[in-house]
Amino acid sequence: MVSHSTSTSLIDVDAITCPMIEFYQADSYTPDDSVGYMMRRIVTLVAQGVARELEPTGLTNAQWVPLFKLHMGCCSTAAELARQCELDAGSMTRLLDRLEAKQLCRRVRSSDDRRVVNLELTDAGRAAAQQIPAILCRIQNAVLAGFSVEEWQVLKGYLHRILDTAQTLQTPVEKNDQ
Amino acid sequence: MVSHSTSTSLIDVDAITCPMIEFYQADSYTPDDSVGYMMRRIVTLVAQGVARELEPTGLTNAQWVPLFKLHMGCCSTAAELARQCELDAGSMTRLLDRLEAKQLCRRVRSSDDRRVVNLELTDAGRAAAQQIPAILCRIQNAVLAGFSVEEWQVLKGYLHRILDTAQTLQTPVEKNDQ
DNA sequence: TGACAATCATTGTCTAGGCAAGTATATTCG
DNA sequence: CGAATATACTTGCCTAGACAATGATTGTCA
Repeated sequence: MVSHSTSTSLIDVDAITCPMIEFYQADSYTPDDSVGYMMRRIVTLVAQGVARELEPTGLTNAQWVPLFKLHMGCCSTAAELARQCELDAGSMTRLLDRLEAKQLCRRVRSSDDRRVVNLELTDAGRAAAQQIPAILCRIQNAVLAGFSVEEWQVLKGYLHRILDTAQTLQTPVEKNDQ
Repeated sequence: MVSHSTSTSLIDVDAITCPMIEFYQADSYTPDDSVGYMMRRIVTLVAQGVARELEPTGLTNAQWVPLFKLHMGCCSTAAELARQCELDAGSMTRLLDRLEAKQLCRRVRSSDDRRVVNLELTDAGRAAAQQIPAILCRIQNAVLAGFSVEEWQVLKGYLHRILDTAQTLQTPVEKNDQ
């Protein structure tokens, strides 16, 4: 299913493999019943909760993601970090300015490739990063209050499926060669 | 746990009415399995899809919400619009600047209360607003491809429950009087 | 080797939103 | 009535992210 209609064929693959159900219709659309609207509100509320718990560390909601990735060792340069955070390189430059101003990380110009900036956490940065997973878990466990483990797993399955579909919708063709 | 100890009672109400399940644990936390992370990515992708389809109208993702609310007649003043969009009054001022610059709405100083600015859509604004529900429905139906109606309803139920929980977490006590 | 392309980081400009201070107008209450 | 309070914007300053242009370096290939 999903069908991402990447093929150049004239046949509407969608209609064959996956008849589109009209869950929502323009003339009867109400936000409160909308999956997108509810998810958006949930994400906002969760983000606010995380921001609140993160306050003592000096980290903002925009800053903990790259800091955590650095701490995990997923990446060590600004460009790579920007890619992994799906963030503009220019935004990353300024975000790093702010992290550096807060003494949470350091920029170290690489010696073997003088274009790249290597990033290192300071002790304070490491200390802040270590608190992050506990905060994320606490908030998510809290908003899932009342759920059974089975319901949680069903929910995750739904979200995985939607995410897959949404990703194929975003990149309709791309990579047709190679 | 969590239990934010909002109540003045010494009894941990959470522990009685709802034993907290540890769905997520700090030492084994992985974003890909995380409900919050997946929802955040879905919301982002859906927003990108809406933005793309909204391009011809000249509306941005931040602008269609207030424009749509005006069109629905939910509100007619800047202050009320800001409240309904859960948006800062200052941000709303500048957002209206941009909408007005695009000739999508008009500010009309009220005569009976000279503090308030009444808002009116222009013809172009109305035309743009009319396209919104169809776009929202199209995108949401697309990302729900593969879902049965039953699954869709279960998902909505889950989201409603999470939203309710998240809202009560955000406003722990408040309104204890009145 | 030398021109060209690619990559990395930075900077400027725009939209966007939060917070705080300020102005103008209404309302309330002594 | 008049002072205090409340409400409705508005503006300035900050973080934040997107896009485009730039400079510095590295890689590629004729």
